[in-house]
Amino acid sequence: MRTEAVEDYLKSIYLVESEQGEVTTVALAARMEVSAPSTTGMLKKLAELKLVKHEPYYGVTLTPAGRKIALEVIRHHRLLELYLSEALGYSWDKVHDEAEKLEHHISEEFEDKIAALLGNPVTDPHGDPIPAKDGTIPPQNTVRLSDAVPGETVVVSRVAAQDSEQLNYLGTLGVRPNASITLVAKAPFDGPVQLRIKGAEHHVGLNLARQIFIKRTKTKSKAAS
Amino acid sequence: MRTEAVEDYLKSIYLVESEQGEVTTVALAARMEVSAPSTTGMLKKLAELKLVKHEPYYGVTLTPAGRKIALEVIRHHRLLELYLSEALGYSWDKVHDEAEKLEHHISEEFEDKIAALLGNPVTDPHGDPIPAKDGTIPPQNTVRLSDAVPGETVVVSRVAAQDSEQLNYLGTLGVRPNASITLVAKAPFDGPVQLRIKGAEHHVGLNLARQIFIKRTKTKSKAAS
DNA sequence: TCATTTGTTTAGGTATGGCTAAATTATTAT
DNA sequence: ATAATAATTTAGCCATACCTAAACAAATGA
Repeated sequence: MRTEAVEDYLKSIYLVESEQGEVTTVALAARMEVSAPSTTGMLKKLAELKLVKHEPYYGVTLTPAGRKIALEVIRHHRLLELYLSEALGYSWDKVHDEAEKLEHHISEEFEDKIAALLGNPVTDPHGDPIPAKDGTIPPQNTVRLSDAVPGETVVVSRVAAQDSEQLNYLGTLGVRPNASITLVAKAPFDGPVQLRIKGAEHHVGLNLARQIFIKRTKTKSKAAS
Repeated sequence: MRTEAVEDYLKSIYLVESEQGEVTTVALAARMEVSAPSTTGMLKKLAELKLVKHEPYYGVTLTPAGRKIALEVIRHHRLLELYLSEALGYSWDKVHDEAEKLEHHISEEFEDKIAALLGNPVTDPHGDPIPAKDGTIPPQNTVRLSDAVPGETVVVSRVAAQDSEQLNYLGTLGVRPNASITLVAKAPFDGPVQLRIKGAEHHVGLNLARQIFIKRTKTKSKAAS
């Protein structure tokens, strides 16, 4: 059965795999905010449903059927985030929680209607790619702001911070997708980074900077040679 | 706990009471599409939560707390119906099912935003009144089309048909809130009614006609005397 | 190598919200 | 008034999805 819990686990498996490369029981349990035994139990169930392959004591991987569901849910989530932002005027630090609840309950008609209204968008308000209906995902090809070089001017591609307060803070700094940022300096010993955004300078902690993904201004390395 | 099931039961209790005056276990079970014992079980639970008063073997009534929740859910439902219709272009025979799922999952912020966007409306696409946030409901003061007098020209106030196909059919006839209808004739022996809508005549079965609520064209009986 | 730590699973239990079958209460008809 | 019928509740059971405590497996360090 495709219950809400099943959808949530599949989505989390997909996301943990994207971020960490492998999906352990504990990592999944942490993401789901659930105990490890609960996760084991659900993994057994998902394996019976042929939605994941579960090698006990090793990791989990999604089957094609499982990946399909995960991507559908993620598509719902990100379309909803954008819709809430564009059509209802939600601030970008509020869209996640609302989308998290609605993603399991909208029909395909609803999905199609908001996608059409939004002009079949490919990214959500945080810059996360929206999977297409056929399961394709636009490639990212981005780098963490923390890995940029001082002096470099870059364009924000994605803000991966989850926390509402962090997002709100970054929003006030002007850090949002498509914003242009100059990395002025990086303090040593994993210190903060110094940014210039629209003329104003800010110091941002490394953990936050790592959550900001950027595109280098194009034809840099090649053209400069 | 305010679970989805709790909300659904409270809503159904409210609606059955509006329509039938009293709420029996069997009527409620039928409305919920659930067995009678399941209903008994839930009523016990709702009584413990102080949301209903349940006299075993007699009926159920909502407490103020229960009525408050019921009205909140109904407000969500009807606001969503109107929003789906107005903002997303849903046809009126599709809005119910979608709203039925979403009504439990939207936040108060979502509710407020769509209400504001719609201009704080007082009726949904079927003409059902939308409870205000304070629990007030605009008075109805309507009559069934089946009770109108031949020759009378009336305005449709509410179309209470639930079924998608019935709604779709009535839509094609032009029977929708605010439409003007002349009752041409009523066949005897509970036969169909003959209607004129925008010049075209139609014969509508009595059961369907009973689902159409109308307002008499104003100052009729008084002004005529 | 062996012991400890860490990760994972098993065992056993809880709450929610359904179900059927059987018992009970109320209503209706004779 | 009593018997039959209809409505309602009780008893006992199922699935989902969570939990803690305990057992077990794998990785790590002495």
